[in-house]
Amino acid sequence: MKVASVIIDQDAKALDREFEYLIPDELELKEGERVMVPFGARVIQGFIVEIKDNSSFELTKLKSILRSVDGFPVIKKEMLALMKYMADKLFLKLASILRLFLPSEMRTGKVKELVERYVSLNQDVEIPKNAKKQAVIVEFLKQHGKVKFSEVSNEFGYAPLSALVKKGVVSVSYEERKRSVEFDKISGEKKALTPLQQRAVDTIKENKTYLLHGVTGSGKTEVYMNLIERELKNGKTALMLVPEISLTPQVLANFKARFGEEVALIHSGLSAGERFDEWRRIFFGEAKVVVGARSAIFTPLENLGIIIIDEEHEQSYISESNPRYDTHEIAEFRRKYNNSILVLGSATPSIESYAKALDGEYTLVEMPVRVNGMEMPKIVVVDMLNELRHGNSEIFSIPLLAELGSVVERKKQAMIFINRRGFSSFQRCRECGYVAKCRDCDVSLVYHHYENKLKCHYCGKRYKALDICPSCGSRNIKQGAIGTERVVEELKRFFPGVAIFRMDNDTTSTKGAHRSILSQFRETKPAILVGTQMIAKGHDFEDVILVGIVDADQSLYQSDYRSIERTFQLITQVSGRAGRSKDQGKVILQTYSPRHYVYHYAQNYDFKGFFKKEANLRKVTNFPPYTKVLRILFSHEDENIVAKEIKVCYNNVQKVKEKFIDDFIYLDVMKSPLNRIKTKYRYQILMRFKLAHAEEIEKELFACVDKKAKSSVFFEINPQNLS
DNA sequence: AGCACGCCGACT
DNA sequence: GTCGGCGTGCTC
Repeated sequence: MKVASVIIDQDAKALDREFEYLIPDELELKEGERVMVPFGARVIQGFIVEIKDNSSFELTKLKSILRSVDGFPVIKKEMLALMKYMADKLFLKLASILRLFLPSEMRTGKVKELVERYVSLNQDVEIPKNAKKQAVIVEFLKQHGKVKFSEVSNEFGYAPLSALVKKGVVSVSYEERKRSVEFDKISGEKKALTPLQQRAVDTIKENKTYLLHGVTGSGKTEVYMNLIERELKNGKTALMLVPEISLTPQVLANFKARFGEEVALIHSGLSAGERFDEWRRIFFGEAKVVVGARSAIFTPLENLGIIIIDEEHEQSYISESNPRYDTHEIAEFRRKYNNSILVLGSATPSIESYAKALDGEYTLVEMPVRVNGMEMPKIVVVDMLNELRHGNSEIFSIPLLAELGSVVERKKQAMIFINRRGFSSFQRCRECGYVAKCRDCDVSLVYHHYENKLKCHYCGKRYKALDICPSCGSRNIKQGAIGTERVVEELKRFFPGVAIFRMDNDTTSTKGAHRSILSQFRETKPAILVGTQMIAKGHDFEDVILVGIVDADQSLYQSDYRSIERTFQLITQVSGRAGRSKDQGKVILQTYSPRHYVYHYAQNYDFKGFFKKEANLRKVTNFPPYTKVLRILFSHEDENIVAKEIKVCYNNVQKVKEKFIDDFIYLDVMKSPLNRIKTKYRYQILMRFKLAHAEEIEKELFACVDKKAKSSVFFEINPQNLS
């Protein structure tokens, strides 16, 4: 009898291994199949990851698999290999990896295929003379063939129809209906490629990784479309990833228009049922092009010809919540497995990717010119300290107000970018310095003016806004740094009567809100759109001639080695929004550190200069991409347990450090800056080491964690933030 | 994760 | 005496 290695579908450390089962002779099971197995006292779901002839376990103690869930392997061979790769490299639980490969709807079993009932004529027999309605139905079916059950029963009545079914005159069949995904209808006309675009398309053809560095407006999307088209012609499939934030209706419509039914769209706006249907269309090979956000990298496309990661520098490609993974790494695996092409595209590549391109690990393809030949908008850097010295303590500088005034006068549009939602960052007592904090998380609460509530941005809990300081009783409460809401309020004061729209996490949480804000803005002139990151992406508004960046420094002074890089990317991207009109656009960038080099390079749109400077800084200060930063995070409700357990781990890590003493640059253990999130205490081991033996070191680090530890343990390589 | 087993306190 | 608290340990 055959033996199957099964991974139990439970996200628990103790179960994170293979369990063996006998395959009964009457069951024909394959690797990758979902099965029900007896486990302890219950019956639960698992995945067959391997089928073998013998067992490492006592044969007499093996239980038998009960049944298959789907009747076919839902996890394809490539994904099984990917699972092993991820488990090996990323310190993730096997079950949590497998869950990434299936739409969550399949696990909960809540969403089923939409099945519709049809009726058709089975045998032509004599209908009794008194059954007039039955005769009508028979006649109707004679003419129309197969018709929906509901249609017939609504038209002619349920009773006569079911009588016919009972007699066997009419037969019933079930057919599955796919929920159709809604999209804007536009024409899919192909634009002629510029010589530069054509050159890019011709260059990108091998089983390699290409970094496509094209300035904003250089027409990267058209290049992607042509590449995809070529792969389809060769009988291959294509996967294109886009940051969630730029999966706008327009982008989706573009792809639908170009590739029609062959394209499947995966984005957060889909309902559970829609997502499930799209997944199945991909699984069974009906969809040949997939456009989606990060998680779409796991879609089971076969015969993959090309993978495209647009805006490759976006941090959203690195999953921050569990399971943590970097999309680039997964894409690299799939590229090699499928012998396909991988394209990373960006106007502002990440330092890491660009360094790889210069090293020859990636092939660099450049598109340095805009399609329409227009110049990038002029960026004016305004020194806010100077404003202060001249008696202006407002949020807006004199130049920004003047430009806004001119926009209003000319009935044009402006965008104001501010990287923080809410009204202000926090409320603080001016007398005693008290700041309201979340009871479950170790963070200050953010004041939301509209609801007049304090919100925790980590766990979402709401609290009453402060009017009296709970610590000293003073009524002198002050707002901290400003957010989108506050900017809107201020703008209303300066420009009464002018339409002002706000777009951030709070105003776009309902389905379709995103789209409706944008279309309202598009139709209103003059108008000002205030927003977070969300407005920085791919919206082309002809009449936007001004972009204001209220506090550019906000992303600059985060204690994170990537904050400067992020600031550069953000400025370049936001500025691109003012560059779509016929008049040259303008960008007003407000900062308290106008002499910082990031502003100098951003102002001149000098990516290469910036890269050189920044890469050099990383090299001399020993930061990625020239080293690796690794954090091991422990969390548990009981602070004593976390502290004790991380100590044990830290002692082991120190032995690894001694072994690789020349590689280690830094190692320490500490409370996390956010010591408590959602009632759990957090401690971390932080380290930095050279790349030479990185893989060996990581392997040994995995072994430092006691499998029996009660705390949740996370490994993060080059984490985006260390809070 | 979830369930059984087991070893102590407070009850009909 | 027993019912049930949840700490500990196991699940092929």
